[in-house]
Amino acid sequence: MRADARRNRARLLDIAQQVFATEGLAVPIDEIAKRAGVGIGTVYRHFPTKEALFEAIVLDRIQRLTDLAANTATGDPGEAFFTYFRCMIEAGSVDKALFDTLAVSAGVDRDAILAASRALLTTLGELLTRAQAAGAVRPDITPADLKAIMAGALAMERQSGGEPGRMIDIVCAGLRAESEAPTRSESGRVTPSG
Amino acid sequence: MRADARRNRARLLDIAQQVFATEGLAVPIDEIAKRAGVGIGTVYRHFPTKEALFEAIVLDRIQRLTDLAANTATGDPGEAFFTYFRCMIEAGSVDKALFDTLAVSAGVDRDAILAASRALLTTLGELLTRAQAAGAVRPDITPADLKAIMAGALAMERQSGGEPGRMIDIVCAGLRAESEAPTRSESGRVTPSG
Amino acid sequence: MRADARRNRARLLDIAQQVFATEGLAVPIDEIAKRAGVGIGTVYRHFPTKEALFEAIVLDRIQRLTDLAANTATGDPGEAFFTYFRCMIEAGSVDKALFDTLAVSAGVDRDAILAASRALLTTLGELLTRAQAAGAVRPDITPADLKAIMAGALAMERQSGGEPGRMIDIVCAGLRAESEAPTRSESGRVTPSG
Amino acid sequence: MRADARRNRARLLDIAQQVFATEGLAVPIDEIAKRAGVGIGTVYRHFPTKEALFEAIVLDRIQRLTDLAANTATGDPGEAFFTYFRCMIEAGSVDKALFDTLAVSAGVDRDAILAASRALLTTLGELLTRAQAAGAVRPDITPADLKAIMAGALAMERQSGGEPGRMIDIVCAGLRAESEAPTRSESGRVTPSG
DNA sequence: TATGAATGAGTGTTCATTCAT
DNA sequence: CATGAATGAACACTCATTCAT
Repeated sequence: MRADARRNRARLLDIAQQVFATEGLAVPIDEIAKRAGVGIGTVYRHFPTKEALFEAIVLDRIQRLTDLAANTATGDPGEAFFTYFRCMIEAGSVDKALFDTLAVSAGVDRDAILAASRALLTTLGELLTRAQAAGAVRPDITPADLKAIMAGALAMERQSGGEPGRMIDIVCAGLRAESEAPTRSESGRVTPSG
Repeated sequence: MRADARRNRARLLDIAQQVFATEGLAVPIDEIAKRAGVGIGTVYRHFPTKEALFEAIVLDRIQRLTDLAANTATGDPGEAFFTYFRCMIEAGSVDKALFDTLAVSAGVDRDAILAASRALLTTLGELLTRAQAAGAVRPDITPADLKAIMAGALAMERQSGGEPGRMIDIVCAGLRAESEAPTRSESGRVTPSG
Repeated sequence: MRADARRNRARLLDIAQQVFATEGLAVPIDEIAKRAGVGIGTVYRHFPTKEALFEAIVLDRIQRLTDLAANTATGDPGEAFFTYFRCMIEAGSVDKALFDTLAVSAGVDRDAILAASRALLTTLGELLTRAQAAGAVRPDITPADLKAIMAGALAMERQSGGEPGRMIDIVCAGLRAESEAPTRSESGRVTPSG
Repeated sequence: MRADARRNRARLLDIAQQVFATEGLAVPIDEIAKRAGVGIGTVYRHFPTKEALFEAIVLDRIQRLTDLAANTATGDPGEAFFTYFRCMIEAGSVDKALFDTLAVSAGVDRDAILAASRALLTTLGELLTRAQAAGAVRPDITPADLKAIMAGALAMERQSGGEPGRMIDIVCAGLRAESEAPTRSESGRVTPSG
């Protein structure tokens, strides 16, 4: 691949990343091309469809997060887990596209992303298991829960206009806490269709 | 209003509710009309724009939730708060449209919805304050935090494929817990743009 | 026909007349119905299509003008013709719908209108012939020209923001004038497509 | 701009010119595109809205006429004015769109068109003033009257099925004539609403 | 290889007309 | 008879994608 082609590809990923993160997936490809200073054709040379571009972005993000997870090694297993959890949420909370991916558009089924996603959750699951072994996280949480928990924490941070991190604190507290017999009401449900 | 018109309007709200909740806002109006068994024109007779239809749905949901909140009266303030919190999340977790409203498309600015939203949060805020006075909820949570917390809990429930309510438990535990000095790392951040 | 039905029909003609005259033919039937204070169905009971409503209006106008022409009897033939010509243009110049009919939408082909139109032009033609016999109008004008001349005078009056009647004066002067050998250029044409 | 793009744009202007001139502004954009042999999108690439397309046509026409006016230089001021007047009307009389603009849809308010229109009337006004100074046109006509007079002459020519130019003769004669005290009747008016 | 012109299916919305109440 | 709810063809416009230059 020629040097300028590689540069274009990187620049496109970068710009599209920002634009999608800020304004969501509805932004037209023409806009991405214009902001990146290239022609529409160039976008399609590097990414065969708009979805492919978006998936490339997501893949990139997931891989960064995985790398971070792998490198998060502290003496204390609990601290390792919570530190990493915090970093991920803080990273995602300013990124509408990543958020959409994790929390909303559960419809991205590309193999590469699924594999990367699994790898991320595996790594994260190890941090979790070790933290649980050390008694820092309540034992009934499973690695499979992590995706949902992350999505929720992300949503909290995005919604919260207040100081960053406060919402994460609440979730972390919930993860740490002893599992009590919850107050559960089976009556008075609201059914969605009324 | 004529009987059939009222029937059509109700049916449209219902169908659109389901369709938007399941497949998101991208579904064409034609599709809504077809599934409701009416012509396109009928949709537009009742709701002047697609956005108006969506807003009518949201308004309907918020008002139901507010009614529920007002009627949630138990002896124990903590139980009242948590019971209601649970109900709301469970109601919303099967509703993509409501979720979108609360969590994602923060862009619905119509007065009626803002007013209804404020009313809901006011009612909920009262439940919260009483629960805090009774020592059932950690004191540093403010009524303004509730929206974000709800959005997060909703996201968790939506993502979680497991037994309903487990994710809510985690959040509730986090709300109950003593606020500890959190494990906070200022290093090792992941910046969104890499 | 019941009294209220007759009243509704008359009222509809009146309102539609005004609305079309003021705002042109693009106004929806719903609007006409609303302004007339009746339901849409009532409009369609009296006039089977929108075009039929419009044609009824035009017919009404043409007949009024014909009646006026028939009653315009003065001693002097020239005065009779010019007086009537003036009246017609002044009437039409404040009526966008009539103007559209005569000047623009030459596409109204209904028999009743054609007949009425012919009758009007016949009557007018007689005034013209008599005026020409009296030497008050140049002899090369034919009754068939009258429609075009009227349309032109109407257009002038509509466009002219100035004092009413001045444009009519110019046309009348042109009708009175001796036909001179006109200054005619066969070169320097502008072709429409450039 | 690429060669094929320029060709397409020119062809579109040409076709739309003809179609609008023949059938009026109600023709759908799809039809224009089909007749021009291009896709709908191509129309919108060159003209962002239907109105913009129409305005481009009108602008084109006005500029042609202005160029013609500027180049109309004859020794005799009266001949210059009448020659040009004739040319303009003959050009416009086969053009429904231009006619609509000048005579009917006075609602085109775009700056470019207003400016071009003013330029045209200025040039024409100079021809008029010179012709009046030479005694070839009656003195009470003002440059501001010209638009209405042109619109009227256009309407006459459009309506007249006979030999081209006869209607123009009448108007020219009216412009030339001494202003006499007109035969004026203040009685016997026809009011528009009957 | 990069460009951006061309394409056309798809979408929200309007409005003349029909018909159940 | 009057009403206005229902209908759906028609239209302006968008945007992902292809392909000539």
